[in-house]
Amino acid sequence: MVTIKDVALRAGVSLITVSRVVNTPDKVAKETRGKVEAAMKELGYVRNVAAGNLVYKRSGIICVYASRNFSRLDPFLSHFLLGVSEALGERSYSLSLVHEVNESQFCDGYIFSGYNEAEEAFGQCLSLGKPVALFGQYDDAGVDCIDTDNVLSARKAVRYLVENGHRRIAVVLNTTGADYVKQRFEGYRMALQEGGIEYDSSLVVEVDNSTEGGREASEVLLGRGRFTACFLITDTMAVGFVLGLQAKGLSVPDDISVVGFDGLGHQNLTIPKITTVVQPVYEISKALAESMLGRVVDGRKDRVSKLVEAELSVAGSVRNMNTEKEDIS
Amino acid sequence: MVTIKDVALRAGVSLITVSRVVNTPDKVAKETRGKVEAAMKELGYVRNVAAGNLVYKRSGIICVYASRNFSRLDPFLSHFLLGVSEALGERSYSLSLVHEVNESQFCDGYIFSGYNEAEEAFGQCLSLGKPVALFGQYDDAGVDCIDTDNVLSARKAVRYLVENGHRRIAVVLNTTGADYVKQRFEGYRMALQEGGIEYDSSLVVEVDNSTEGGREASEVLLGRGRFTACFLITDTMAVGFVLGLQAKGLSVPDDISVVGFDGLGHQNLTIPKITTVVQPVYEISKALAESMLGRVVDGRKDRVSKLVEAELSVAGSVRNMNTEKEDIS
DNA sequence: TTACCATATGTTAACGTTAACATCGGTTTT
DNA sequence: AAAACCGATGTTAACGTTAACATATGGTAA
Repeated sequence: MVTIKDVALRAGVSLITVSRVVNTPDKVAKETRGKVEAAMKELGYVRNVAAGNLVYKRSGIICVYASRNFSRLDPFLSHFLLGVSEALGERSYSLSLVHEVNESQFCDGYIFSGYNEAEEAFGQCLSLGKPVALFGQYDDAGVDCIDTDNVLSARKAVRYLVENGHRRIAVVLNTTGADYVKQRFEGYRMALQEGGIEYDSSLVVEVDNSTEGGREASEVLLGRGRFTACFLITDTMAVGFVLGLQAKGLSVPDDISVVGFDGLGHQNLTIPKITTVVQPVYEISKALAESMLGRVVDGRKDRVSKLVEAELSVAGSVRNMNTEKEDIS
Repeated sequence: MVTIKDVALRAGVSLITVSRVVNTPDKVAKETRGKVEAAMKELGYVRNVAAGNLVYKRSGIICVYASRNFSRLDPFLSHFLLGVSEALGERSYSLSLVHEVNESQFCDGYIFSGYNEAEEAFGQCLSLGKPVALFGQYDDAGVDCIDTDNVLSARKAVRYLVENGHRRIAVVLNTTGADYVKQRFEGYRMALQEGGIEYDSSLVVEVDNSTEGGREASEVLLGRGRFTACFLITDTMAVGFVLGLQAKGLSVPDDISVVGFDGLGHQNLTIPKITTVVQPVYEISKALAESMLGRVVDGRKDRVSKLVEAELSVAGSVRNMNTEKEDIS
């Protein structure tokens, strides 16, 4: 293992000069810096992060909490971890994926991929006094929060249906009881109101958050009456919904238009692909990790609390009721 | 921050005794150990892993390589990372997710989630001289390898079709050029042979590894002639294949039976769910991480090289051609 | 000229842990 | 009864880095 001592010897300077070249290069004369950098390259010097962390009194580790049952299902976790690790890597931090919060975890802070699945762990974490960052919304001065603006994004999704001439728009919720369910439902209602469409509770269904649940929803809604479009608050359900319709011989989008929510990949599994709003999970988790490092490394004190709008991704699952009239004329 | 010094003071012993209680408890008298443990609990002692790593001359970090384009798509990465992190956590290691191999990465070894997507990085890694572990197969004494036994597992999948009375069995390959394609194809041919079924190259199709590719394959095969079952070497394609059949008004499994491969979640997105063979990704990646730690922490020298058979997961996509005759009789 | 300042570099002591060796009773061996 | 040994504990010096202070050199102001 090559140390700054070896480099210093080779370059004919002292330890600390090498350390300065690594950490505060502009405090070293250009000529000296050149010599040191050459020596580092020749010897293949790699900074010992552990030694640095010891001095800085940091662990160099951020824990990412993922609830055990949730974590295996979804492409969500991949996106989330890629974002976190991207940010951590830039500052020589590494991560530890945990399923429970433990007093004796050696880490500088916790990042949560959600609140609802993790209430208990989240509480423990707060009482530990370490910084916490959350993909979600939570009122506590010590918690950095970034979340998708579910209300606005759902409103955007449903508005897209309205703009395409749909008036009878169903909505499928799920039974997880998570905050985003209420929020996306609220967005749905706002979009209806803006479009001058009366809310009809017979067009609201609540099912399990799964493909099977989505299929079930299609049967319930088809039994209840006339609608031309449906907004499903997760793509997982939307996939099942589309399949359910197709199994009944109905066409998407010719008979029924469909819009989903999430955009993590499932929207591309059906034919046609599903129009959805895409949560920027990677970007959010990266930003969360950055704000975590801001606290831990830079000693930032102010709280991050932000909502990000999801982007509409137009695919082939929505029929434009307006153009057709134009086509005829 | 509570250190062993604080604990030692509280317990009335020396530093090293506390260290021994942490690392080699049986070398400390029972009574003393009790006192120390009590002191640790009272003070909320957490071992400083960084300090330990410094002494042990380790980084405490394992890099997990994930190719950039591949990584966002799949539930694979979630499963893989969960396995790795489970093993690492048990020995106070943390992980760093990287997209390129870098001489100046501070880590003790690299774990690769695949070879074909990462040939270049893999080569760099070998020349670095650090231990490497691979989900896949590679002939090099320095590389620990665990892989799904693709031949045997594909054979098992196709044998299941044969056992269910199918004789005209198509196969859908993909154009990735990865090793597993040839292997799974070989398993297909073995199962045919064992079943006394002649190989028919008109029942072989090669398409893009996507839902769309699977749909395409269904059209090609339907155009070519009679078959009662199809083996798709990835579930992603199998999903599209099922959808393509259903779009043509065909029933799975009544008209065509389908078996996939992977078992990472996609098999549950269609109705009916797809019968598939499940790669134990979590278990394999965990074992890879364990063998990595065996090298790095315990100094193990012998090479791990193992093939693991995937488990058949029976769902509703295969029709039993035998029972029906029995039913009639 | 002397005193002062800025810039560049060096010396020393920490960070928290563990390995290697040292010590000290008490027991076994001869 | 002396020698050797063993189990439990302690002392010291490392691991590689950085902060804080110290020194040296050259330039500028009085």
